[in-house]
Amino acid sequence: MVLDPVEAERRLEAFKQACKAAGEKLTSQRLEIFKEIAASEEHPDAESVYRGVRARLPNVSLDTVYRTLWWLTKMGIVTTLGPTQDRTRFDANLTRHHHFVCIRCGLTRDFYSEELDRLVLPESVAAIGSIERTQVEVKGICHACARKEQADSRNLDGGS
Amino acid sequence: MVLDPVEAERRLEAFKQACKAAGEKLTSQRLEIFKEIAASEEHPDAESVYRGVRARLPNVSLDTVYRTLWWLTKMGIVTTLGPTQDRTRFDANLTRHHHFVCIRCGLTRDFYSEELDRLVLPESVAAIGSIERTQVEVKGICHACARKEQADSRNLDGGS
DNA sequence: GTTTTTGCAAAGAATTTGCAGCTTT
DNA sequence: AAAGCTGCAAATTCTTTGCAAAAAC
Repeated sequence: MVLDPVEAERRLEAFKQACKAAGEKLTSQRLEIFKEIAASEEHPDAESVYRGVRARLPNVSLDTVYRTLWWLTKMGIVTTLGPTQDRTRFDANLTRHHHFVCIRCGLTRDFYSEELDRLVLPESVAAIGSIERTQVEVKGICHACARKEQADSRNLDGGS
Repeated sequence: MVLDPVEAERRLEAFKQACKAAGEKLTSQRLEIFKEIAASEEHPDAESVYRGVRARLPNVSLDTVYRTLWWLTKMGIVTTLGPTQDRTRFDANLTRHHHFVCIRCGLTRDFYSEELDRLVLPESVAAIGSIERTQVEVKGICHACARKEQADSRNLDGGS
């Protein structure tokens, strides 16, 4: 699926701004890697990005792709799909439920809501495929991680 | 988080029934591995399950845990969190959107809905942590995979 | 008894890291 | 020029697989 060029350009500009604002270096690799994901709605994995970028930068290495992808994630410019950045996790809760996922530590907690169980999906979804189940995924920061970050920032301030 | 013992027992029975119905063997390893995930709402990864099961079956091997976990998934008794069972995927779509994920091939397609953008979460969520963003995750089978499965089952029928 | 599953160990993927040289600011 | 990034290759980490022994039906 190809993206609207205007939107793609907008994303690219936002990216450059973000780099400058954060004082991060803007290399050709970073630019191409970003363009590769920004120009698509396919949510590629590292390997696919690598293949795509190689077409224009034949010398990029896979590790640079990995490093850049995580760097982009840290910058808040891309996100990862799913709850964690690593291992597969399993769910034996067969009753209807929804997930809260901590974007720091990966903690995943179920929550329940009859209202959310009754969501009505737009018709465009049926055009993609048959629907098996639907759930709401809330990403945020759990209390434990929030406390830890507050403590850390106090330490950096030097207790002013 | 510990689960209500009554619910845990109910899950256990459903599991045994499912095994019998499918003509699958019920080994002590499978039982303990299932109990390990069913008794928790923590959505553990393979390594955690392994550690937990070892307390009661000191000889289980990690590979059995992996095999059993995927077997349970195939049986429809557990699910995996996130879109795919493998690599991390990245998302550069910063505009508000939702996901359709094909449980067969992993295809992930964005879709949009102003109504879903305005979801009201239950208050219980705020008790878990601060909310960063919310999106709906629809799991189903994409048209391409549906076609393929239909073709496969026709072949098995022997063209009756 | 037969068929399947398990455990072991080794293989295979996916992802990360150390270090010297090159690019960006 | 200084600092930070990249590429290479090697190291880790996570997950899967082949095969003989063991367990379930």
